[in-house]
Amino acid sequence: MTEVVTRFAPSPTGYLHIGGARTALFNWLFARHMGGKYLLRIEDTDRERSTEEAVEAIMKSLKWLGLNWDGEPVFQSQQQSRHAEVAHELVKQGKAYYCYATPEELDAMREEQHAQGLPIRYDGRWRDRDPSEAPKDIAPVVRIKAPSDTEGEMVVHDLVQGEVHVPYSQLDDMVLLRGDGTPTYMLSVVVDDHDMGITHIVRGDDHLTNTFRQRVIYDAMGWKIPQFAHVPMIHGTDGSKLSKRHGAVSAFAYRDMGYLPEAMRNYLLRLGWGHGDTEIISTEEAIKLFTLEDIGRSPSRMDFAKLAYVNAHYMRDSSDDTLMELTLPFIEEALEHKPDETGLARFRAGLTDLKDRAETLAELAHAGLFYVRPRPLPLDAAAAALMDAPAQGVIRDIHGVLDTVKDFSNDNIEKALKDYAKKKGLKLGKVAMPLRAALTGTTSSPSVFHVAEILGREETLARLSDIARS
RNA sequence: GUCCCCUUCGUCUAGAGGCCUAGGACACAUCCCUUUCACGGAUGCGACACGGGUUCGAAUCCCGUAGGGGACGCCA
Repeated sequence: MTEVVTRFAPSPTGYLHIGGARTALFNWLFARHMGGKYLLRIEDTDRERSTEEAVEAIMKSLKWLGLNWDGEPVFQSQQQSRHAEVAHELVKQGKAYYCYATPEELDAMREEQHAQGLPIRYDGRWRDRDPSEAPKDIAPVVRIKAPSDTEGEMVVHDLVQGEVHVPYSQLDDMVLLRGDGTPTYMLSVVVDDHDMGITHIVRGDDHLTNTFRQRVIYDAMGWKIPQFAHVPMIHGTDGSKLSKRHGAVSAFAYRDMGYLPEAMRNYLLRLGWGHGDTEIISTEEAIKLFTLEDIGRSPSRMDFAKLAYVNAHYMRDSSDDTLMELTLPFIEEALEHKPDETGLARFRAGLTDLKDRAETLAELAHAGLFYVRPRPLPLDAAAAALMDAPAQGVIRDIHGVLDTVKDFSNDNIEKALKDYAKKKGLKLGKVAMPLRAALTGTTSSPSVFHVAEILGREETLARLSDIARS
């Protein structure tokens, strides 16, 4: 058995789309599962729309997702002479021919077919004409001869879609080489996949019908046909094709919102692929379990709530050190300046409590922002509303109480405040909430006792004083 | 217009003729835990697109219908 080789082949006309990310993931997982190779090919033959920035963005996105490719990326534009060579070889063998029809002529032909309700196909008008009839002033294209047996059908065994049959009558003599001698996409893909030794083509199912056209080229060249797996596309929450109005489409958007690559991998894997009831699947596990046959055949919709849930899982799963490093940029962004060392140390100390109340790194940064914010802390609306006269009194009282706590630890602080509440006949909430407001500026946070411990006596008392004065 | 693909809870899915009064997860609701918010635990809500067959028996097989998606370029 030969080694499995897969490829991801984006055209660099923009950022990496989330659907593309999943296609890349499936290619990567399958190659890793089979102990094979996963290659990257940049399909930049459209010189008008391809940009250097897009190439950069796609590569950076793939790296962020941890989908590193084997070897050097192949740039399709650099293989053009090889593609042309194949086309000329086919002409020589009589399997392709020159067509002198003008674009205007073809437009007219299609219009006519449309009007008559016929399939829109090139009618082969130059297929059997003698070259001597060729007009001198037209640069011809090269067309491949589709099967002339119009009765039969072509069958493709797709690992995801199963057996797909298409009547030969649906195929026409497609263009291999343009008038200017450059290869078309259909030709380039087939030649590159062959030359790169691709054994399994895993791509979006918008290419399913292209497969039949590409088969004609494989057959003409006598090349071995690779295995195909056409994976359904990802749709937006409303079931229509995913677009900008659905929110995040680019892989970078997810990075910037604070999603973890491992969470993206898990979520994207489960979107359209299942393994029993298992939901949380680590990348190592996924490599062991992944099969192309288990990819679903129906398109899936993005579910941001589930992504958030999966992300929350992986955040809790991360070590505090890793998480701190990942969260730092989000803290800086939320704070709008660099936090000081003390604040950062406090944030780090509070991370264990913080991390199970955030679903993204951005939320995590916000949840712990009170650790790094300089005094005096602004109160949010709910916290301000809570600061009524009795609460103000509690603040003044507990300033005194906490001042006398010798070892400023969670347990001692808790005991002191519980004693105070009991003495005053107050429910603990009546004491803890004002304290929380003073220390965090909000009405929700991890244990206030622990927050106080992390802030330390001096900072805790200072924040209480800030409130008492206002 | 022609051809191809798809259709199980709101969403992602399990399900390969009897294990299905259809399972899990997210979301939602209620309760428990609790100093708040979360986390965690428990319970609930909720689907085989529709219509015909085949069969003792169908979510699973067959045929239609409807709806959705895709392809039909000298774009990729």
